This record gives sequence, structure tokens and C-alpha cells, in this order.
Amino acid sequence: MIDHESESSLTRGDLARATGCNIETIRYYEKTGLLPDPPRSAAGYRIYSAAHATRLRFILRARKLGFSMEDIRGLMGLDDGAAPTCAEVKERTERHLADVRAKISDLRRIESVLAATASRCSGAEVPNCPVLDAISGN
Amino acid sequence: MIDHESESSLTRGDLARATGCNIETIRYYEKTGLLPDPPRSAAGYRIYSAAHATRLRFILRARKLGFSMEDIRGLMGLDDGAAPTCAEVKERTERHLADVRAKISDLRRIESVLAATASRCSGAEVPNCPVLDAISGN
DNA sequence: TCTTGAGCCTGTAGCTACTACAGACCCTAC
DNA sequence: GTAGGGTCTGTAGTAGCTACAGGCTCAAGA
Repeated sequence: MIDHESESSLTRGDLARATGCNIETIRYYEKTGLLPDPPRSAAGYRIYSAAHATRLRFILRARKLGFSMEDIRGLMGLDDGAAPTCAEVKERTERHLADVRAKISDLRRIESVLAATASRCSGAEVPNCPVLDAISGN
Repeated sequence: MIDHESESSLTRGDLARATGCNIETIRYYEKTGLLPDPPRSAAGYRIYSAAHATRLRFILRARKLGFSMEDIRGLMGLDDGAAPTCAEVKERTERHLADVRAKISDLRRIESVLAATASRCSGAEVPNCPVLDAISGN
């Protein structure tokens, strides 16, 4: 049913294996519009092309970089129909970069609190726990 | 109906204001067992005590430190009924600390990729976008 | 040709940690 | 008495997936 000679005709399972994406996630991206609805075989099977694989790989890389699905929609020009300008992409990226940096500094603060309290803890079976005390307030 | 003199008789709204917690979140913590079911007034209104406030503050601080609700259940001894030993608390904290550090290093890698690609971008309205190229897989 | 097992199809439910309603009740102050 | 706030319940929504169930289809082997 599907021509496996021509490299560019893939089932959903093929696409999943080719990109390392979970097979259900592909359907999810289709449902949410990140991936276009692919053509179907007579029996209703999705038929993907190399273009779909490229697009999916783009999405997966962007997700790995922490872009939200909404961000990605913007990066791909799905929000207003037109391909985004370079300036728009840069702006989105910088906003996202700022978010990432904010998250890092949050986590660093958390890290130092956790490290400090954990190190004060003997690990012995004593009544007073410095960790719980630290969380409880002071 | 509720004695507002004695500081330790609080409605849900009072508790929310006193702790800075969203009022709905209190109900959610009750539903999931992090907060015990409080006694009720004749009309069915929840009546909280100072002990509830203390416990809620503990939960909120732990959440701010990034502990999951499951972690917190453990820290409060709600999983096996008994108060956790200091060693258990220390172990949980160190595991969580390791998670936090892993997240930080992930984000730092992401940060450097984003910073590098964004800086290469002129912001001009040119056809080739270094950001998109970077995501697309160089 | 028949069968078997793998793959695909759909819809739906689950996860975390909340948040936000709607519609009904209650309580206080004027 | 009534207006307004507060509270009650249940339910649905958020992001970003993931995991089924129950049914169909396809390819390979006997």
C-alpha cells in the first residue's frame, strides 16, 4: 500500500522511528495544527513525505530548546499565515532567552537553599530536622 | 458565625489572605490530601485553625523550592503514616537537589544555544534566518 | 486461501499543579 | 428586607504530551 522504495512515503510509525518522536505525539501535533494534516491512503492511513519529517524535526528541536508550542507556531508563521520576518524570529528568541535566564536564576536560588539545608543535616535519626525547619519558616 | 477574635478560626478566604495562597488552591490541596479536611460550621463552611495555616505555609514554601506534591507528601509523612526520619528527609532533599542541578545544566545548554543564535541574527528583513537555521539543524 | 500478528485508526482518559468558572447557598450590614 | 459579599459544590480548562480500548487493515507464512 505504501511505496517504501521512494524514501518520502512514510507511515506514522515510520515517521516516529525516523525522528525519534513518540508516535502519539505526532497525532497530537497534527491535532493542534503544528503538523499539517497529511494525505491518506484508501484505508485511511496517514501518508507522510520528507517535508513532514523535516517539519517535525524542526518542531522537536525547538521543543528541546524550550520553545512552547505557541512559540513554535509563531516561528513557523502559523499564527498569521505569513512566514515571520527575521526580526520577529529574533524577538521571539530573545524573549524566550530571557525566560530561560529567569528560570535559571530561580533554580540557582533554590539550589543554594537546598544545598545549604541538606548539608546541615546529619542524616541521623534525631528529632530536629534542619531541612524541615528550613521549609517551615525562620 | 466564626469567631474572629480568637485568631485561630479562619474561613477559607481568611486562610488564603493569611498565606498568600489562591483560595481555590486550598480546596485543591484538601482534595489531594496535603491539607486535612477541616471541621465545618453548621452551614458547611470550612473552619481552619492556626495549625492549618502553619501546614499550608510549609506546603507553599516546599512548592516554591520545587518539591512536587508527592515529595511534600513524603516530607510530611503522609505516604506511610509515620513522620519521616531525618535520613529520609535528607535523601529526598538530595534527590531533589540533583534534579534541580540537572535542570539548571539543561537550561544553561539551552541558554548558550539561544544566545549564540540570537546574536548572529541581524534582525534585518533578510531571507536567511540564523535562528531558524539553527533550529532546523545547521 | 486462510490465518496470525503487527500496525494503524479513532476517541477518550490520564498525568501535574493548579485556576476559573456557574449556580446555589449563606451571612452581614444597612 | 435586601444588597453585596463570601462560601459551597462540581466541573472544565491550561500545557504537552502519553496511554490505553476496541476496531480495522496489511503483509507474510502455512
